[in-house]
Amino acid sequence: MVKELETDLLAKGIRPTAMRLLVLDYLLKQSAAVSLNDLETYFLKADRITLYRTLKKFEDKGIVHKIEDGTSSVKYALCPESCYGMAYCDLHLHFYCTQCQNTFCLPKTRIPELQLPENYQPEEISLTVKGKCSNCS
Amino acid sequence: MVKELETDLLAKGIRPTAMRLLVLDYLLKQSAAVSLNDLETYFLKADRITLYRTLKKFEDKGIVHKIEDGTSSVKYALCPESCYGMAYCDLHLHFYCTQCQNTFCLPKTRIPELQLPENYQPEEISLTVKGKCSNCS
DNA sequence: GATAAAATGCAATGCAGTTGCACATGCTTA
DNA sequence: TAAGCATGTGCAACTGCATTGCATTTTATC
Repeated sequence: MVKELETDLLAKGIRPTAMRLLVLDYLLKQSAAVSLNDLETYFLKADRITLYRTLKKFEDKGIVHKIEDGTSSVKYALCPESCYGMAYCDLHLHFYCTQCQNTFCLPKTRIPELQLPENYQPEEISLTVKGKCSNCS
Repeated sequence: MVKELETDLLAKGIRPTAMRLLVLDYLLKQSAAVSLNDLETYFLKADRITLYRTLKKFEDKGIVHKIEDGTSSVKYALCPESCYGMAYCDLHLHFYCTQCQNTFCLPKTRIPELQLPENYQPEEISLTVKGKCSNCS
């Protein structure tokens, strides 16, 4: 099991340190996006900065993607397997539940085609929906 | 002219103080969304906190709406005339130009219908596109 | 003009993200 | 296996921005 995580990290060019394996394992078990604070709360013994840099590294290497859901804190979620170079990640939306305050990736909900005004050239799209998630509605 | 701005503010239940009239006048002249920092830079003599509270008040009363464009600073833009109770404002998208770093409201570009997974109930939608605006492309 | 309510200005706080630096750990090569 | 280098970690401190408390000033009302 841990072996698998190790090879996952190595495959992305990330040294599989103890902390990183723990964080990756944790991320794999979450259904909602994770903030730095969540990590801090879960890994009480770990250093905040290390967790911060772990997320940064994961983002850099394309293991997780950043989500700005309109709350004060940035969140991260594992990229879907098929996510290469963020191109795919840009195409799904994020759902922030106003009740349980979780943020969910909805990779199966693609962002529909947009008709921008003339000469506006899109490079990246971010779509966040607020409301009640399936557990809370 | 100032008289008009005054009645605008009064109509929304906002006392038309000198500062507020100046800020409103400034907002009316902008094509891009405005951050607190922009206001500070423009009104050198004014107090940062006052400007902050002015924007808050305007937002409260439905004169401007808040825009989180993914940059570190929150921006504000005047609501279109037809904007009542944010319902309308939720339906248009915001465009952040990576070159001139301005954020534009595109009220004429409506957000297409979304097909959310079962039991997800949307209340608010935020759609931000990054790319090159019509001036920079 | 007197009074109460609201706005303003200053100081200070809080929070999340970020950086610098010293130390520890892991990897590579001789 | 030991030496040496690159990388990761932990602590402290800083930054930028949002926000609040409080005393003072301004505005609306009578």
